[in-house]
Amino acid sequence: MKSFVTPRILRLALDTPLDRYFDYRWNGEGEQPQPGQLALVPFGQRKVVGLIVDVDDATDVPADKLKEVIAVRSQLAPLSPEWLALCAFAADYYQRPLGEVAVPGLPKNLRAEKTTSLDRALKKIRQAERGNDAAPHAMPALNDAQRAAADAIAGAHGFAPTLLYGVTGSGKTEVYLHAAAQILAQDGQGQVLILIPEINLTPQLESNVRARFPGVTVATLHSGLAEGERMANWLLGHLGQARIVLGTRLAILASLPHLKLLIVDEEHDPSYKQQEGLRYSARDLAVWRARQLGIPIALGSATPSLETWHHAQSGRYRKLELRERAVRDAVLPRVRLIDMERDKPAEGLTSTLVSALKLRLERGEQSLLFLNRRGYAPVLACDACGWIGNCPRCTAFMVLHKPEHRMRCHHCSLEQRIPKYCPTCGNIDLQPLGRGTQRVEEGLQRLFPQARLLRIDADSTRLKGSAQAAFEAVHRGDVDILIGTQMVAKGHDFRNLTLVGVLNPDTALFSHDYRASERLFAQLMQVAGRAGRAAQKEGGNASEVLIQTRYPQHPLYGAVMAHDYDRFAGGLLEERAQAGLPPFLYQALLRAEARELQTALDFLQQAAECVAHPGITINDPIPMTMTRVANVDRAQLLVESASRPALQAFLKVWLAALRETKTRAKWSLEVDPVDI
DNA sequence: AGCACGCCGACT
DNA sequence: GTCGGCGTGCTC
Repeated sequence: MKSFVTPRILRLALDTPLDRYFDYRWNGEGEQPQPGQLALVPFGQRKVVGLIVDVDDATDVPADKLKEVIAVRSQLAPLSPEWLALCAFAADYYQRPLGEVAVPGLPKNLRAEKTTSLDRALKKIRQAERGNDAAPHAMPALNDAQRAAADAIAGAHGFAPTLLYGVTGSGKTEVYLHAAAQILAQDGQGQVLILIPEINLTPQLESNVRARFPGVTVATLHSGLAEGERMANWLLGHLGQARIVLGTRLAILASLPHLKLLIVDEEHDPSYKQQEGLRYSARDLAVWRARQLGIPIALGSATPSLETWHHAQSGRYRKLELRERAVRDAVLPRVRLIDMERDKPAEGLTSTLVSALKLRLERGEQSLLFLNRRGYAPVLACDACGWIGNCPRCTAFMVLHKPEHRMRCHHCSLEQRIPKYCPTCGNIDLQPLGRGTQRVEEGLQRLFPQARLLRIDADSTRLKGSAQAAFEAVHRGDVDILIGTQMVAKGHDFRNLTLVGVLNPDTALFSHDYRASERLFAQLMQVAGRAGRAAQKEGGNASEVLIQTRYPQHPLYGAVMAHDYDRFAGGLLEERAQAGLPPFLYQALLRAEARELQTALDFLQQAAECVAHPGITINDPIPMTMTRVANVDRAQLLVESASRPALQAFLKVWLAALRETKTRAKWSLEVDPVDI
């Protein structure tokens, strides 16, 4: 009988790049530790908290190396085998050690040496008697399509991935909430996880959800939370008290023992992809998690990612469509193109757009100008000698920020004073080229001195809470014209906004990144959706979207005008199939950086040759488009395969070989890279 | 990744 | 004379 043997060896996954587990002796006092629990152990010169993955009575580690466990966090219920399996899958798929996936996702206080804050948080939760009355209050009536969608999502048995495809304003959120209500009613313990792309959108949805489910504990998880709140919310999920969890991508790794429904809102959104460290896709992990648990998952979007669209077309995902805007009489905004070759812009604005703005001001309606470029001007140049203000540390221009009186590099954050004269020829007449949001704002001040302008971008909302305040000002009607970057494109529902102007979207049309047009389309549809969300007014003031372009014939704009994502996506998928690109091909990207570009390229060349690779295409190492950032040169190597399992198998062997390579370059691997 | 040890350059 | 640069070695 196993129970006669006292297990003495705990096998831990630790947050370190070393791809192995670490064994520790356990002195055997108290309850026996189990996999899924956390333990504090000595590691090198420090003490760290790791995850127990196994309990054994023997080890290969020599006795003189084996150290003793300091403490097991026995006050915390073990993380479930399903949660461990999710982390193990992510670790395996993204080629990282388990500890690097599982441990950093836990709240910091849980990983602290002292348990005071854990104990305090646990005590507080036990004291607070939380209601779990799942009866929702004041659920607005749904239209037929919404009702059918909510029933189909919540009524599914087992793993049922669903694409909820509906234009902005078609009421996808209501569908999520009704589906969630059904799940909560069906299962007295069931939990629902709702992922959203951005922190900015959490307060809005959170108050919505809390109002709708007054007796239900709702937890939020995003990177803006203070450590204490983070811990409290995480525990609510882990202990099963939170029945609804709202969060950004990091919430996909939350411990939710009774998870019964997953929702990924705006599933195409690039922010679901983590862009540093473990570069995971929260959307992809969500689908995996739903399959593992055998529960339904809804992926919502007006402009689904091509991956999701492809799955929906092939029948792997069920597609539910919401065709109508849910607000009665609200119509889709009319999209018009302004040919900038005919209507030459002044101050970046064509006369057509200026007239449209004037009309809104007269009517007391709001307008939004969308320009995805912050700062005053992206370049400062000297006409006399051709000097251009480059960043001394990056392959990039210094961006002119006029209100701050600075030149700023958007890649390494270097700041300089604005030069008064040309550093090479002494010319005092330096020219700002191009325009960003600040310059557009300045132009508007001259054109419409009486209008109330508000600029919303990363610079104007640097202070905590200022973004929220800015959006509230727009909602209150304190703003006539809003100028913003992509920050304003998402989620916010401005009732009195009837004009959206898009200033220079053309650059994305001819980008070398084949995903640029997909992103542009999504962005245009999304920003267009900010207009005309309220019911159409008497007198027929339909909302309007004006796009200034030099390429009015481009098919992308044709599809935007027709609100025809189907046709656009169909065309793109066909191109991708022919060109052999994702989603018909699987990719991984090896990046390397070093002080000398050659060091990075040499490493990649060596990597390209070090392992046999049948069925895998290894491309040539190339310097990245923006080669130098903060005085470090970067290069990359793309590997591709038509078979995901073949790619995965190759990566496993390859990474093992790369870890043995001696190089001065710093390198990392990204599976399913998004910008190449 | 951290963190320590270790051996050569410009400063209180 | 020391503070500190980053090379290299190790983590149960």
